Amino acid sequence: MQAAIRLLAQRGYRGTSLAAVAAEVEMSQPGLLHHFPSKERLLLAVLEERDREDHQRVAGTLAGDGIRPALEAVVRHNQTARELVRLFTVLVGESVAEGHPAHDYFVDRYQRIREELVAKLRRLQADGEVREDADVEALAPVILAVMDGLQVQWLLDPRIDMALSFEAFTAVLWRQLAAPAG
Amino acid sequence: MQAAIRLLAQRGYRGTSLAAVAAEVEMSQPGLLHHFPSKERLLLAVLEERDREDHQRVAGTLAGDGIRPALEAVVRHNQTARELVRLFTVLVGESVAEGHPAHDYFVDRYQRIREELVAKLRRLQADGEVREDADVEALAPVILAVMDGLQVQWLLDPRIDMALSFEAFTAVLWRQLAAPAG
DNA sequence: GTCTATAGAACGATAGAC
DNA sequence: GTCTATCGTTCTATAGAC
Repeated sequence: MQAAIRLLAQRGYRGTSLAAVAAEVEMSQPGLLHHFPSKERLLLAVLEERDREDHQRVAGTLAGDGIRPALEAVVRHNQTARELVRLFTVLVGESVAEGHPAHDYFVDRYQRIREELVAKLRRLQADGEVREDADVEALAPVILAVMDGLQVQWLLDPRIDMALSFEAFTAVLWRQLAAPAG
Repeated sequence: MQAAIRLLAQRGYRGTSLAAVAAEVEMSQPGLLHHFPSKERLLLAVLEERDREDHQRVAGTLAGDGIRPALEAVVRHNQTARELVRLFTVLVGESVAEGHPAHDYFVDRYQRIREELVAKLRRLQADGEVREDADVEALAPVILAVMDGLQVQWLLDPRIDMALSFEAFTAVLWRQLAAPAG
């Protein structure tokens, strides 16, 4: 499974062969297909595995600190996990094509995360920590977009400082969200 | 070439066969390879073609209006060009892997666009339209990230309103950039 | 400039022995 | 549970006729 993650991150789903994954764990290709009934199921197993681990890690920070520190912590953590970031970036790009095995997975994933983010921002509005007239439905996709987009640029050029840029963004955004009026 | 764009956008580089492109223009696959010496060269030809057209279109808006209206116009235009947006999103995702035929192309492309954006923001600082203490080096990647990241979400779910979200972002950013102090 | 034919390799998946 | 063998397909690219 670790081997599959590494190879999928390097070459994507279409560029990764079952034989290559099998070789990485010193097994034959039919041997690998004994544990996963098809290449597509292997991909989905990898995605679910990653989601489970990530969700556990993030949930802790989110409960303890606020939403902004939690988001910044995710970006800082991602900067130490280049391989996993590449895994998701490569697979999301591929899956934008309809009919891709992970298409529905990512559609659901983004929708879920956006809804969670909107719900959290709404709660801050109710608590008076965020201005009532802030358009949280429009801004939630922006927050996710910044995280994803910075990952692309960072993968293409490691000199990009994701955490620095993201915190410049959150500073601008939160100063706005918390401002008293127009 | 139009056929190549359509298929590359739908299936990416690895998922697109020369035979499929050839069939789209009712030609044999070796016939296609008469015009492009290899599949890789076909990909690069498509990218250069797209870049040339896009650059012309954007240059006009950028010269006439300011930088913010130009950026917003690009996003609005992209929302009417789903196929081209998908082309770049799919190929960028794939090219994040080293050794991909378009890897160097996108590395150079992002670096160039970031530099242009930083230069333009610096000029606004010199003109007193943007605060001197704004960290334009950190914010330039954020602006590109928002555009790219919104495209991904929009491709996965067409109900996402890229223009609306992007303008919510620029509104927040510019109110900050133009603010008199602290 | 376009074709047919084909080389040469890689792929996912299955069959069946052990 | 892991293997060897192999089927059937698909792919890029080349050779060579017209």
